[in-house]
Amino acid sequence: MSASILLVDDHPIVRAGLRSVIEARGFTVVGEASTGEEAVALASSLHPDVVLCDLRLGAGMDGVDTTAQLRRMPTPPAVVILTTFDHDAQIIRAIEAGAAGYLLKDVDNDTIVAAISDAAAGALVLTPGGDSRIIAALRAPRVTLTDRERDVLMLVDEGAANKEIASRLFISESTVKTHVVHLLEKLGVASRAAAASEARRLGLL
Amino acid sequence: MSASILLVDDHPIVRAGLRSVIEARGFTVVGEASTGEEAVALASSLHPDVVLCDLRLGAGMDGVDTTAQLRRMPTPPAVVILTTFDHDAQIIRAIEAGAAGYLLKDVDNDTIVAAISDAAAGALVLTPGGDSRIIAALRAPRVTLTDRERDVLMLVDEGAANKEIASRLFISESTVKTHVVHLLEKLGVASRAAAASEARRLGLL
DNA sequence: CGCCGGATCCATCGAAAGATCGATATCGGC
DNA sequence: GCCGATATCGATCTTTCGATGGATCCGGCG
Repeated sequence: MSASILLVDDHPIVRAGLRSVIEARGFTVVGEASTGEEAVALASSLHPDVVLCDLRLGAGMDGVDTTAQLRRMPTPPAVVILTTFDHDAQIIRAIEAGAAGYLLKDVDNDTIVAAISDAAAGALVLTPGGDSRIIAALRAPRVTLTDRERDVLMLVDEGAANKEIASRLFISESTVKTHVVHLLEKLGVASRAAAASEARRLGLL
Repeated sequence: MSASILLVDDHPIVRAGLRSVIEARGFTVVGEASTGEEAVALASSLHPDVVLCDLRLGAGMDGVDTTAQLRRMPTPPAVVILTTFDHDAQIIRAIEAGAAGYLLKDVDNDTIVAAISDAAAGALVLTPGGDSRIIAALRAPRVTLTDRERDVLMLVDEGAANKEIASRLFISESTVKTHVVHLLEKLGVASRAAAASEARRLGLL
């Protein structure tokens, strides 16, 4: 059973690579899209069995939004997310949005094809060794910052000292320190330098 | 004149895409490498006319290092850098290391092929609209970090304390402080937290 | 109502960071 | 050989961080 596939990636080269690899294995690529909007439009007319979708799609809708819309269709395709970065927090959101799984772009070509077969059959797809990371991420207490903590975080990222943050937010330096401590706890880091880095990694900035 | 080409990218899919696009236009791909080390080894035995090299290559040598080594060969190939991020500071370093130019990965397939022709003919290659960015980058007060400063910067970004950085780099805490001071001066910031943020903004991390 | 958990606020104090002096050693180029 | 850039190390001093403990306010909830 040869599944029909729609490719979604903002890089023409990547689409060409996926197409050549997939078609060499006897699958059928029914279309290509470079944006999320285009992907949704094409999917509703082409009715692919599987959509291979990059997580980051330049401007406009990202892979998560695209997945959500695709899964709301009458006969939704299986969506497999492609991504370069393993630690991307968005992966979790994509799974929650209904993705059948995700693949790292540095995996072997055969793994990609195998993943398409699995996804077409309705199975969950995970990059080798990725399942444990998903579980860890789902288990990890979600990082939710209060409004005030977010205010402080942005200024910390600018490199502002506690005293400066205090005057800009019209609170005392002591209060700033408390917020910073809470930020460090929530982000699981030990210093403000790491906090800025970690927050960026988690997509909080 | 069909140029011989060596592909260097840590993602098999990208290599497959480049190969299919390039071979469809009558050029010859003589080899593929997934790391910089592999690229240098293959280039010295295959003597390609053009090397298409990704700027970021996972662990080990990056595109800049690889370019430098390739250009030191007896009959050096023309090196064209591929990159996802336009604002990447490394692009400048790659050009300095002897790259014939760079291409953004989101360019059209025809542009890639045209770039290969140009590079094989010894011409400078730039992504559309990229020349002005190069000029701007060269004109802007350059932030060039030494190797050691880069080492320290990476650990600062992790949130490591000076003492920890010292033990991990096998130097004294005093030396670490010296490097940190230089980093703050070069990056034009006042704290290590801001240094990490600024370095990321400039594409130095 | 009373209690509790959260968000926000504040004070104190030891540890770390950053500024400011200093110094020696190496390496490449003029 | 001299000079500039880099890398290394040391000492002192002031400022800032981060940890800890405690305070207030406020919106549920039994």
